[in-house]
Amino acid sequence: MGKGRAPCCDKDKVKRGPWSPQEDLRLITFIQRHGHENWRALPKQAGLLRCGKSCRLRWINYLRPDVKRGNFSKEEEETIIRLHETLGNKWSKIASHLAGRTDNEIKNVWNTHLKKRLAPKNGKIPQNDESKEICMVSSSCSSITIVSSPCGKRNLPSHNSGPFEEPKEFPSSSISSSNSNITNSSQVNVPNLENHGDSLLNFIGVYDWKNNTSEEVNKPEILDTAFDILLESDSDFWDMLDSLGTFQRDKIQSNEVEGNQSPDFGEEYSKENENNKWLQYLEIELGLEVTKNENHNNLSNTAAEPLVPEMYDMLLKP
DNA sequence: AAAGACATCAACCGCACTAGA
DNA sequence: TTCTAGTGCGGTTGATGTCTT
Repeated sequence: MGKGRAPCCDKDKVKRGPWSPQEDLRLITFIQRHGHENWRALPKQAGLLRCGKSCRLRWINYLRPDVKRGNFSKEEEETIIRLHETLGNKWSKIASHLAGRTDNEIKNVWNTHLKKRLAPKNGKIPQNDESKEICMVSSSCSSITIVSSPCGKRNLPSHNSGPFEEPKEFPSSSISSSNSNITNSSQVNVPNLENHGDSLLNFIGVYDWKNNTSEEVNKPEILDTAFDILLESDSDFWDMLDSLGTFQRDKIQSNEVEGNQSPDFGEEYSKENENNKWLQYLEIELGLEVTKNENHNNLSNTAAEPLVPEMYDMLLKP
């Protein structure tokens, strides 16, 4: 073979640029149902006009349920700086030390904030950053400050302990953007809604929730909706989150009682059920839910109905 | 208010690495 | 051993938002 390498896909036949919510949903749906053993084949199987690499990137950097969004805390920034001293631009290695952070995100933070910040200080990590300075430096200070310390990690109200506790440091193998433990083979572990609640907030944390104009967006509109809820009523929002934390167990149990599933079927059914719930939630938040009750609060009160594949086809067809 | 400069970050590009035939 | 396909990684780009004049 020559030096040049065949392109991974025909650029004329694949869509490029920002992902639409529909594409996001399609990708999430497919990966949750079938996993992603083969990224190259995935777009075709999922009906996406995207390059496999693009799908992989989108999943790893954005759609993965365990991806942590929002401002980098001071601790995280210091960790990055420290690791960068020893590892250099090994972003994926650095990412493996930061729970839920992706190499791309870290790279961006380094290039946009940390590098500049350190340059005038000759490589010294500032010990007493004023919050003001951090805010200037932190990209998304404007996005969510509801309960956070200045530009730091997103902190949640204390009454929400449990499901929404700040994520603990995971073993690196399970967090690295490139080694996500929900990646390989068969079906992806369904993100339970406790995690998803966290994930959702992380989504919210980083994005500009005021922007909801364009049809094609970089960010799922889930963010806007969630923020609308938040702005409408804080307590309602937190109640909803509370309910998210508990609904899963309750619903699985109630389904087991109500339904005719045999005990053998239980575990698989529960997974399927969680899966459907998560997807249903996404549908609602993405505004793709057309036939069911749109009341968000009902999420925690209604039994999960299996998603109807035809509905996806109808909704997602160009 | 408008225009230009600057900042941010998602996404793309292409090379490197690895496994399997 | 060589070749090929698939995937990972790091650098770069471009669209968009924000700030400044």
